[in-house]
Amino acid sequence: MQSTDNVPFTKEKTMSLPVLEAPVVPIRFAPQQALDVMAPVAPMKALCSNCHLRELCLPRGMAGSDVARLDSLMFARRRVRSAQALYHEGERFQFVYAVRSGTFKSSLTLADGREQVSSFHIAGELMGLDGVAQGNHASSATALEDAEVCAIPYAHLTELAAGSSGTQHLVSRLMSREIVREQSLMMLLGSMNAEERLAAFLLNLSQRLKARGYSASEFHLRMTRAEIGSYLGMTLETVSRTFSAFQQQRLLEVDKRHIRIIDPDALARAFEVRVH
Amino acid sequence: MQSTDNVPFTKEKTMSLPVLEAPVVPIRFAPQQALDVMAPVAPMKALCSNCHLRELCLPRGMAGSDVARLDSLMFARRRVRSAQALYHEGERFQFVYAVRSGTFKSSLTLADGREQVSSFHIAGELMGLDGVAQGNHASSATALEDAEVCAIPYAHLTELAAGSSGTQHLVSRLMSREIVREQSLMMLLGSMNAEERLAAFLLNLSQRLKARGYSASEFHLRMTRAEIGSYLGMTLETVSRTFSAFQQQRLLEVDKRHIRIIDPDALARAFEVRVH
DNA sequence: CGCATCGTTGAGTGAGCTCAATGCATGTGG
DNA sequence: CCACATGCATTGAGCTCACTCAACGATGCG
Repeated sequence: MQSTDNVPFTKEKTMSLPVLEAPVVPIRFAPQQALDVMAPVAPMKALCSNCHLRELCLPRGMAGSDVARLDSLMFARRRVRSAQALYHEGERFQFVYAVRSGTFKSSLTLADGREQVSSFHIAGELMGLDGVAQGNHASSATALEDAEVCAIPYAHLTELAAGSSGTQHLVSRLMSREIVREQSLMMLLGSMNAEERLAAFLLNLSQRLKARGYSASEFHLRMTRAEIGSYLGMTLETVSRTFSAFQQQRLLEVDKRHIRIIDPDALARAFEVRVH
Repeated sequence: MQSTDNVPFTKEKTMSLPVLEAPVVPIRFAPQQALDVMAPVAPMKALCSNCHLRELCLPRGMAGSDVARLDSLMFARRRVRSAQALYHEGERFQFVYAVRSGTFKSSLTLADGREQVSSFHIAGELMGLDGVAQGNHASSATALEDAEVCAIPYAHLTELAAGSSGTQHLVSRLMSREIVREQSLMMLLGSMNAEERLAAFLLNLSQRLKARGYSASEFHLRMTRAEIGSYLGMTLETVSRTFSAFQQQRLLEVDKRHIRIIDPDALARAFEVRVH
């Protein structure tokens, strides 16, 4: 495993060590590598104002003047390889990350070593806000495919918020949204059966993909059955069986990780009814 | 038994409403009512700086100057009767509430009308932060016994935060803490069995009570078996049976809602081990 | 007193777990 | 290029934990 260089580093990068990023090299496969070499990985800063994700991501609903301020922070971009961790549970919290491309999972390690997945993140979504509480990340974030993020120095964000009530509210709202999101997941875990859980998961993912311009009815799962199961509180076998059941009911077409939703309404009914 | 009064109450006694506390009596019925009528429910403002909960509540870890600023806001205090709602799911979000005394549950109503409890709150804990996201409360808060809260106008809090990075960080940290708390609950719901869940619940409650100066080993539950079950993702019958099982294993003594933890270590092992 | 709420306990059942075998795809080393 | 190992997904068989349904006692309230 030469996961050598990668992860556990980088947080410094603000401005100091662009060097570190240059020879991003290996990690797993060839194809992306080639691209990597070509890319001018030097500074690699991103501007929110002309980012294609601006309507979904951090600047969502911000006034133009506030977005301009965000721009002034020039968030560093960072590549993350499939299976590579962006940050680890317990690591010092410095950055909040916005997903530019790719998919991540957030997870905790239980006392017995098993992994508990607490969320999946796709483009335009934020990760790391759970680190604010303790100053350390409460969970790890791992890329499920090659990905790219904006690293947002939390200290800069709060500085900016101090001078702009718009930004301040935004940060608060983002955190609150996270609380609400987790509440609904708790509801799911506390009171739904396997079919309802998987249906809820698929429809949620479908909507998020749709909001990003992808097909709501056909997509490729980035996560394994075990990861889905961990997230939904069931075993990978039950996930697999439930996929098969949905296919037999003609709600889905499933081919490994490729999913086509045939009957979204029936799928929605699967957990909306919830009577008995 | 009649372990009636004991533990769970009393915290108030500071200076404010000795009235309320004098006849520490029961908890549910008539007597308290009478008191209410007598109480001058008019202004009833509270100062954080000399609140006996200041080390646990909002001002926790704040600089003295910031606490002084909090004082200037003079939060209104509000009484809430047992079974009465402090706010309802969907209601416009204006206040964050700090529990002064008593116990609350936060809950959501599911599509089929059943209730899902998402948390319990005791003295010094904050409620309502989930309303920031949408501007409406995402859950309802209901008193499980006669209680008193400080109503903290969220708008004032953010104003104050705008001028004080200490306050700003505090609010952020509080919200983040909520995120972390819910993550661990998700872990619980996603990967623990009935005994582990109940053990985790009891130990958590025990610690929170201890932090407030109450006995960690003996306390009175304010919630029904059904509410515990909803919170922990199991039926009330299973909660009841699990209590009985713990009693047979000599980990607890249970008399209805009165709990005595006999063997906290064994109880902790019940879910810390978690190795299959 | 009668009704409602709460808690306990029993009996039976079933959803989802564990364990296990198999297939497929991909990567690796001889 | 083949042999083999590894990771992921599917499916079956059997079991068990927690659920449902039900009866019952205790407590408190109108």
